[in-house]
Amino acid sequence: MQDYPFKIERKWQEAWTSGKLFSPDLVKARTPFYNLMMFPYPSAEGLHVGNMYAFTGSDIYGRFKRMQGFDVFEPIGLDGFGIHSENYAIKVGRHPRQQARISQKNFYRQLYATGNAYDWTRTLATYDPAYYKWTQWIFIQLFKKGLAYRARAPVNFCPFDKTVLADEQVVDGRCESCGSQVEKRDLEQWFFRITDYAERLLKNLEKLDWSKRVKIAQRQWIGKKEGITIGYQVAGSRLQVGCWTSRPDTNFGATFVVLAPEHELVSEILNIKYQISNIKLKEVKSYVKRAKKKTEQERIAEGRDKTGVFTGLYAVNNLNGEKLPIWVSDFVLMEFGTGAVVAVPGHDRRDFEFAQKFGLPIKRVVVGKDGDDSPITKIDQVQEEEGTMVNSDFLNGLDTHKATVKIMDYLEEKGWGKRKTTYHLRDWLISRQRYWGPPIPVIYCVNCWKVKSEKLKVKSEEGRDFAMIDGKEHAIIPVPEKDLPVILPDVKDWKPRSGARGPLAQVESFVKTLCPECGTAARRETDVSDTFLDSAWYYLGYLILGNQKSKINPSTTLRIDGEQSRTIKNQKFRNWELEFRNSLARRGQWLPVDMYIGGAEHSVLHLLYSRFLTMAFYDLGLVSFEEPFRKFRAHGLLIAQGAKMSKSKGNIVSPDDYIAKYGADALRCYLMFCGRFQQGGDFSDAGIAGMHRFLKRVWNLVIGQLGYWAVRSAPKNLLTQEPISLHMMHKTIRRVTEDIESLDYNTAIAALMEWLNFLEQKVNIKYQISNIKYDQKRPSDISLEPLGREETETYLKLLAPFAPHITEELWSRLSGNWASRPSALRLRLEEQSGKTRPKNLRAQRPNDRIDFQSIHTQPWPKYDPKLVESKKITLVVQVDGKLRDRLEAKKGLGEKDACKLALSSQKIKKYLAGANYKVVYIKDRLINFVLKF
RNA sequence: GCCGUGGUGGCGGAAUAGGUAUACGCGCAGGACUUAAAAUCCUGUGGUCGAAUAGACCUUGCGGGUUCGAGUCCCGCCCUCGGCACCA
Repeated sequence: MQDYPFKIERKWQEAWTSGKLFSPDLVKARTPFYNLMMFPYPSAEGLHVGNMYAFTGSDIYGRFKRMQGFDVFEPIGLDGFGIHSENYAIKVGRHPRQQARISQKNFYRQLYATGNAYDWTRTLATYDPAYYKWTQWIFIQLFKKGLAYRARAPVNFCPFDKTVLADEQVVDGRCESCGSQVEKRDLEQWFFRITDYAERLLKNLEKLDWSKRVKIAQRQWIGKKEGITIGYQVAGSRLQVGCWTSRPDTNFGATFVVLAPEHELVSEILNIKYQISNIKLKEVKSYVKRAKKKTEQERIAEGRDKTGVFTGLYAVNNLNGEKLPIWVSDFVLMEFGTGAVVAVPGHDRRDFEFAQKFGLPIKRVVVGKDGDDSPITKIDQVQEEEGTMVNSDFLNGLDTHKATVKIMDYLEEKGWGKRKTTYHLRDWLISRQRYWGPPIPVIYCVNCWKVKSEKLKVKSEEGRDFAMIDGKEHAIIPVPEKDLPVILPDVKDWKPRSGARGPLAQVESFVKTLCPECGTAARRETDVSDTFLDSAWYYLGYLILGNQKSKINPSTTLRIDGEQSRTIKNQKFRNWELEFRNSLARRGQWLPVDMYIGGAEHSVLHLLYSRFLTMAFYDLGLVSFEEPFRKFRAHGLLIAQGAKMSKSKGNIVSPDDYIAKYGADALRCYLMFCGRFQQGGDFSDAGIAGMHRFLKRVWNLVIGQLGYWAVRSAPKNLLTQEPISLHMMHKTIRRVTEDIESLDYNTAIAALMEWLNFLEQKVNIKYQISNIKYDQKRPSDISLEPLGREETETYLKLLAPFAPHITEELWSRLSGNWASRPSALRLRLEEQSGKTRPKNLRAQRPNDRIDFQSIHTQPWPKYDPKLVESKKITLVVQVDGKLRDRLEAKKGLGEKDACKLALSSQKIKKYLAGANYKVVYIKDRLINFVLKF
């Protein structure tokens, strides 16, 4: 066997790109199919096989759809802005912009070498000003719509790195990079009001064709819960405290109330003098102070161990007039519900732990399945499940669900409570005190606020439409659209720095500006936006930015920030909104995305943010659909050495060496063969040689067949004829078609291997029986031809999405277009047939023309259901459910005939001799003789 | 703790309207070719007993159940990996 020349891969990659085979006309395409893959962070050393695994899986689907007749748009880009990339730049000691240039080149080189059918004329990168101009424009649209707002919020702060950290960078309360304990700091931040969309985000999930696990994760993250806020009078005062609960049925079991340390009632208690002793006051004060200062690390170290302090005040339970002592404890979170909890220690483990520690009473009001109705004294007795109400006045005897409804009705009727749905989902904090991101396009103006507040005479209720900077109130003025983009300045001192502001705050030329409204001195926002904002809309970006001039070389299609700023600046002002709308109007046929594939790790954040933004666009009238991705499938994880690939584990595998050694086709197929795509797989390089062998066998089979035809001229019979060959072909077409559709690539490849085994055997047999040699005459019996033309073509087509290069090469040779360079075939032919040089294989000029007939645009083979079924079956014969024999049989046998056949078997006769039996017959499958019945 | 995955030969993994368990590949063993090696090709390969290509028994994480028949369905556990987690 000879090695197939996988060096042909480069040639075809270039032919595809220069021929624009994979660059559909975005305006005129008639059957658009938007096949999108989550674009990568180019932050690490380069692409690893885990990335390639995901991209290849997406590409195969796209290629399959193309052959099914769709105009497939499969774009690629880089999610290069943001903390990941910046941290990598810090690590290697390069400026992020410089690093981006290196990463970009490297990533595109690697992606190009994988042979994916990307539209290289429409790449994008989030750090390109032409891209982030839109990110900023989107921010402004949301701001104008009231969906972006400023508020004080606690952020993670690392005292060693002196920088603000994103939640993702805090691992077990410690800084991801240096390991120091993270502190919380209260700072003014920008938020997106995603919570306004909680209900829609939840409801729309039902309609989406998405991986089930992702839908579940989102549902859980949104965390909708029905409940009621119950008001409690604070004894001896006019104050009220509202406690939200989802279990009002247990309210007769309430024995105390707990406030979060940040709860407003706590500061009221501290500021206004109630009848609390000074000692008590001090106690509360110091507890609150300690609790607020507590680091994440300390909280975790404490675990579930409860701390708290009694305020000396009582809340009155309207239901029974009982006085509930009011405590303060940090196990109650201000961000959830009302920040105050009515504790039912008998039916909530946390409340129980607290009650036990501080000696508070515990009441049983529910009896569960176990029937235990004794007093609750041990944690294991805490009854959180459903059950029957006891000790609860008018609720007694009801089950918990009915009791919940009844008491809610009652509380509302009395005016003591109000039904309220809460969500786990929080507003999206989008500002980062970092450098490597799109500057938030906002200007702060003291003068404007002065004018405005005088006009209004009153400050706004929320106090949110001004920004507090250096103790001064500033009006928030969005950057006028004509001034977009706000270019990220080239800064030497770009590393994260101490204090509340990011590196941009040090750049005077950036900060100082004039107010676009009143013209007085003003300052720019110095925070940049979250990477997730960049990636939340990029699926539109490919269409909007798609009118750039196409450039072929993938490493130069992109402009890096800074290099491009001049060009952008020189552009004439355009009406961005009009451009946005026009782009989508002309290319809107591609939307929403038809197939989106990506990692399950983005189940919640990216996919939720993207959905939110799309809904906001819909409400703004910018798009005509609410959901960005019609179909989403999460791919599995590629494991190496028993663990997920990561830098820290040191098990990163780069595709480069494998591509150099075996070719991209072999690696693609091998990756897809590792396991079910949606489940992941185990990468070990031991098996890749096997895949290489498989492709070599395909190569040699087809080349051998070409040789046969070359000597004997083209076959007369184009169709495959023998029944068994037909059956194998149609069966395989069906299996591969169905498996690709369901992304079960591993079994699709297995089916192709099985067919190959069959074809090779057939060829061997035919050569044997006909004793064909190249220098002999063609046998008169055409059916002795090793392979049929149709068979050969079908094989290549089915393999094409997996191994696009080798199949393209063989396809081109099959269509007589192959002779552009000395090939194995020609050498072999000359060797074998002496001087013979077949006329239909006359050497042609090198041919890389655009209009070559690519296999990747050939129609996908169809199968005939009749031929998929075999005419013969194996009848399994069981006795008492145990396999005893297998018999060849015709299809469609009736029970009587099957019985007769089975009884003719000696083996079976032996078992049935002299016994009574019952027969269970499953047509075309098995017959079971049951003796014991 | 909660939610979600998955548990099948030496290894990666096939097989679910309940019906031939271990497809396909890797590895391994033997053979052919070769001066030799590599490559390639052929044969074999779940386990135990057995001379056997006779036959029997066992086998899909563990324990029960339903069924003529269970990897697949039901009940009760154990473990892996992933995500969330003091969310009232």
